[in-house]
Amino acid sequence: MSQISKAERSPSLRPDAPGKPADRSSQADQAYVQLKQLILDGTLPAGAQMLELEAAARLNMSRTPVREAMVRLRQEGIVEIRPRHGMRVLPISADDMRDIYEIMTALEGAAAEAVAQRGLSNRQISALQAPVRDMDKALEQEDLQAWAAADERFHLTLVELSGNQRLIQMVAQLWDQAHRARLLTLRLRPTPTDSNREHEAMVQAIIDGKPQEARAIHEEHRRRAGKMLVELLERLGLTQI
Amino acid sequence: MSQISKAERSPSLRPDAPGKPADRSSQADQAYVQLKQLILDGTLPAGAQMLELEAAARLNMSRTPVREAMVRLRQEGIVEIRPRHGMRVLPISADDMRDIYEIMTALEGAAAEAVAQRGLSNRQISALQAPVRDMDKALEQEDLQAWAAADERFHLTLVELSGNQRLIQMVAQLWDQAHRARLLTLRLRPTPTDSNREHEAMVQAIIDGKPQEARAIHEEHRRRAGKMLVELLERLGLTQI
DNA sequence: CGCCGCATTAATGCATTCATTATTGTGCAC
DNA sequence: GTGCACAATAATGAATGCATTAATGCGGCG
Repeated sequence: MSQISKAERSPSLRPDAPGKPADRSSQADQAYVQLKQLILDGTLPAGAQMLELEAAARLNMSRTPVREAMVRLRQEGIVEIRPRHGMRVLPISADDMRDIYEIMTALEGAAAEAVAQRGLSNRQISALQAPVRDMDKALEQEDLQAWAAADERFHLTLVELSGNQRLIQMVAQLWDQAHRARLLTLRLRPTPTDSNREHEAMVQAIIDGKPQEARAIHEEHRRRAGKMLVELLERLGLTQI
Repeated sequence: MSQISKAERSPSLRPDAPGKPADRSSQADQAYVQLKQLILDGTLPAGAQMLELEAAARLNMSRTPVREAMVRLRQEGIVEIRPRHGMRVLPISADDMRDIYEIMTALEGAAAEAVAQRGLSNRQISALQAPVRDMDKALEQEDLQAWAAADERFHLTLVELSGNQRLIQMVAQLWDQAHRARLLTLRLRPTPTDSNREHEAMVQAIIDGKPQEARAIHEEHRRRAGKMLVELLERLGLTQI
């Protein structure tokens, strides 16, 4: 019944055994990271349930840190906790995506405006342009996976350049929530050619120091992409993404 | 050393003793609500620290539910947890307020636009107008406390009318973070007469079904208020709000 | 044959215990 | 008198124990 073997249970003999280089983070943190990973990579799909004890066994720890991790995931809107059924991965509906994109549009638009207002160093401009190039390359090679990754990097970079920590956090959280739905629709949506052009135009507006324009372009970009995704999801009629 | 008396420890004899009508929520929930209360009402000011054990004793429960509550408060950005010093109430700086208002501006602006787009029932319009009237009344009576309460109600109502649950959550969280700073500046700032006029104008734009205008007015309102508060805080040079 | 009530089981919420480790305080060397 | 080594202390992170209670399954009744 005990979750871990005696040997593993005593991590005290040596602070850092050769084979285990990194044990800096708490078990609760590890549980959080690993459970989140399982959800984001689709191992735990929408609607999947996992009891505290199951998770504890799987992660080789006691219920206590697992519990803490679940509380965190709940507060991030990724799972819900139902008293006798453990945590349950929340499905994303078309309506959810509509809401998420509405917020993303507002937040990223504000970020674009702020960044254009403040201006960027050459290094920062590169950080923003690199993902755009990667997206072009990915499209040429028809590597949707790579395109999605670069797209995400572009958006997160933009937001990070705003320097607003809270905004960064919030946007990241929304990306996580929308993650599975994006993956699903990746293959079903039309090839995102205009996306890249819109990104370029937005970066240019930022470089030119035109806050209103940067914001307008980005909002339009988001609105379009959001509308497309929502309609796609509605057409599919999926409720368990 | 035991936190609670034997008698209190057995809640099983009767499910609901006459004197204790409401015990539906878990201890963890209660801990969360009460700790948050203590912070928002200023009993625990910025920088205040509280050990798990202290909180547990104060709330008459064990460390376990207290811990869970602290994790939640941390994720809400209200406290930080420092390994050997318990939780610490996060101070709000002028920079923090700048960031918070930047996000509020974007989110509430989006809410205003969405609401104006969709249109409102008469009942909903009343829900939005009532706080504006309350704010006028409060100003006449020079009751700043009441004004602030009505102001908050107005803004939260607007956001609620958007129907976007995530947006509602996020804005509420930002209000909580900014709460103490708002209270502090309430007496120091100029009388918020224009605020009320701006609110009226915004409601009118919503009623008239002018999304762009509603949003523009609201954003301008927020930007102004934010700028004023941030400058006030900077002038005061306070770092422990 | 289907439904209701009760015993059984299992999952949870919380309390408690335990080991680890940062922090504090003390005494000694300088 | 000052600073450091080290012991004592305290707080935490995690595991475990325990009581409560929802879910499940079963037997009897309609």
